[in-house]
Amino acid sequence: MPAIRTPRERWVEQGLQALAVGGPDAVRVEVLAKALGVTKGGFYGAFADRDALLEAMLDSWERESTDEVLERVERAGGDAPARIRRAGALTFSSERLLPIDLAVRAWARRDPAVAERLRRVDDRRMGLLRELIGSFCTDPDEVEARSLLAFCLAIGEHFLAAGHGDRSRADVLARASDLLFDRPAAPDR
Amino acid sequence: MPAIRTPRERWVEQGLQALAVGGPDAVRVEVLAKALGVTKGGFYGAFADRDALLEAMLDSWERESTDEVLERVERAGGDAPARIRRAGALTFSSERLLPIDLAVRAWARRDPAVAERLRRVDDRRMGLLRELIGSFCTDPDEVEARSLLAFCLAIGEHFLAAGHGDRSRADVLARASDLLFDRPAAPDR
DNA sequence: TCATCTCTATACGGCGCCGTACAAAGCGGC
DNA sequence: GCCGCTTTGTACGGCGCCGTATAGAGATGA
Repeated sequence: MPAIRTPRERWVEQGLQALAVGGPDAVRVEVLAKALGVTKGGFYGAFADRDALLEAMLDSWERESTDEVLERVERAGGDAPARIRRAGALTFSSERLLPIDLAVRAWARRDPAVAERLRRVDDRRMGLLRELIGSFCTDPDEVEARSLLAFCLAIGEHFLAAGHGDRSRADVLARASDLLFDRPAAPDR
Repeated sequence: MPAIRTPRERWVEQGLQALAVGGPDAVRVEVLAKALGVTKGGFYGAFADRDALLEAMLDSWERESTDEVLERVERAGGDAPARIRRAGALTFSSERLLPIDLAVRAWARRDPAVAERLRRVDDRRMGLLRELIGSFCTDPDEVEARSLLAFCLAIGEHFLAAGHGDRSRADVLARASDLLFDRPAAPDR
């Protein structure tokens, strides 16, 4: 039984890199093969066709974005806010996960199956945000609104091209985070 | 001199529709021709090649997203907040402009020339947001943070798949907008 | 009506990619 | 060292698309 030189995970990994850079249309079997230094000969032993690779890529991304992140967070410990902040950082500061995440979001807008996967992932992340914000904000409607704002800030930031004059994007982001996370809930209005 | 059955604008318009639905990779000359009920024969009389169409599409989008919106806003009149809200509504509630806008954002992540166009457009929009929020919020750093939050909310909302339990997305959005637009600036903390 | 000029339909060559078929090559067990 | 197995390289047919060439159609003006 000879060694598998190019197992499924290598195709999946290379496919995710291509997805991150060029979107789903950039995931081409022959292009991935060239990048891996092989030909597509072995691909069709590991996958039925290109669609099977796309499915496997999404499986891998979904697992890595939820279970693995949560597992690492639990191992690291800390109180609830620290854990939740760490979960956000693992996802949205990752050189690896972030570009894939953004590509999947754009993809989901034109593929309902992708949209449903994204919904599963986002629901879990939104649950964490509610938990974090609910720890200092009592009005449930405002918790939901702040959670949405925080999530949109984390995602939308990467789709915005505007500058901020003298300020750096990082500075403005920090101030915006303060508004969402560190300020007491509003009194009745 | 025979009538031009398929002038440049028709190709541009059909291209923008394809872009909105399937991203830049879905803008195929022969596909557009079929959608227009012609063949690609006339295309290469109006455009040098496919890239020229993409350029023209971006030109059209950029003009429509800035000058035309602002012109319509000025015509409608109203006070400053009303005009600025109308500008946002024209852009982000438009059945036509919104999907194109989102597609351009995803596109800009992998094409620097598109990113620069998007930056020009976003800078103008961000300027309007600063003006609106600056009318009731005095701290310039907070104005910038709130503007970024508002912009990210308007964009990011469409890239988020999470649900909100019993609430509708529209309800949560309304509450989030209140937090950004209708609440007095925070006292010192 | 007819000539003419412009736009469009059709046909073509080329390219990149998909998926299949088969041959070649490499590793395990003997 | 050899056999048999699985994986990989190579070759192929097909498809969709790009861009070009050329012939045809349709409107305009005499």
